[in-house]
Amino acid sequence: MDATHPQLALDRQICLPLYAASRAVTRRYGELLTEVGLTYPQYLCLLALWDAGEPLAVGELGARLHLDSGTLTPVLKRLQSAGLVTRTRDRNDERRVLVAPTPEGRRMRERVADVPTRLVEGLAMSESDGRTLRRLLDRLIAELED
Amino acid sequence: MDATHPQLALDRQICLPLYAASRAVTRRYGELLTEVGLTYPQYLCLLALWDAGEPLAVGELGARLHLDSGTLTPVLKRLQSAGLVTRTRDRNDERRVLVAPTPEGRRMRERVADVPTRLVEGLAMSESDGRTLRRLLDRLIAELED
DNA sequence: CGCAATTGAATTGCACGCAATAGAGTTGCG
DNA sequence: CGCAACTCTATTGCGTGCAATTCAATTGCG
Repeated sequence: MDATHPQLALDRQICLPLYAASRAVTRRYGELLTEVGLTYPQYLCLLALWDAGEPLAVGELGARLHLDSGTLTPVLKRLQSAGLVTRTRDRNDERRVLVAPTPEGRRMRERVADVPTRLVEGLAMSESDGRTLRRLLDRLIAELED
Repeated sequence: MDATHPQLALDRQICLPLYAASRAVTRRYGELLTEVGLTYPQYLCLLALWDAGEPLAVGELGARLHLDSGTLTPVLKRLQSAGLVTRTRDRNDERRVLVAPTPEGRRMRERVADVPTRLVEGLAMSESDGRTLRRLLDRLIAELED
């Protein structure tokens, strides 16, 4: 490899480890989640809904997950087909669609409760490293989504 | 949100910021790369090929980018259609397909030389934070790809 | 040497991501 | 009130990612 444009050297890129690590984590989650029939984005949607404790509009869900309706609509339709969430027009604002977990969607919470734990086991990442990583990633997100 | 299974709280997940940051970076690269007609994975393939300085088999490229042939084959075909790389059976091992940049593929290096710089500008990430981030991500990748 | 096991790439099928656009509903301003 | 501007979700089109499978080429073992 030649010496011009050293900023193009593969081992100088931050973007590649970020991209590879994100996919590695998603892949590992995927392996654990197929056991209960979920994909990773579907799991994230449920996490956000459980967390909220009340129905969320598609846009509110998207704000929490940094995803838009183009991505969420088909994911939510699949969750609906699986009987895990309901999608209802907001009677107070017919533009909005409210998403809420069904009873079966709430039961799923128990079924995936051990997934984050199983994933973190086997990672040699300390509590402190985890906080550092989060802080750096959150800053990156904030700076890129202005 | 209820207090059971605190490990399922959305703001406790490392995976979500990792996923969101990776997509934010990829999206930003995508914006800069459309100017020259490249996608982010296509750009990564070219980076790896320029870096290697010699033809790479699909598998070797995949090892560098952590991608498999199922993903790479269509990406490489599009790069070939765009006239940026050649794909040739290895005469010494007909199972392998060697990928190499064309002259136009090499010229592309000049055209994207400012892309990483433009992306890093506007990020308030210090040299030291960048190294920390890389180290943590590389460890994560190593532990998940065993 | 002969052939079963292995390797490398391509193919298939499915689920994202995301830009761009469409289309329905709501708001705010004159 | 009327309607243009805006908001929210859905749709479209394209390019990944990835597991599973297929197919051809090579290797290694008896």
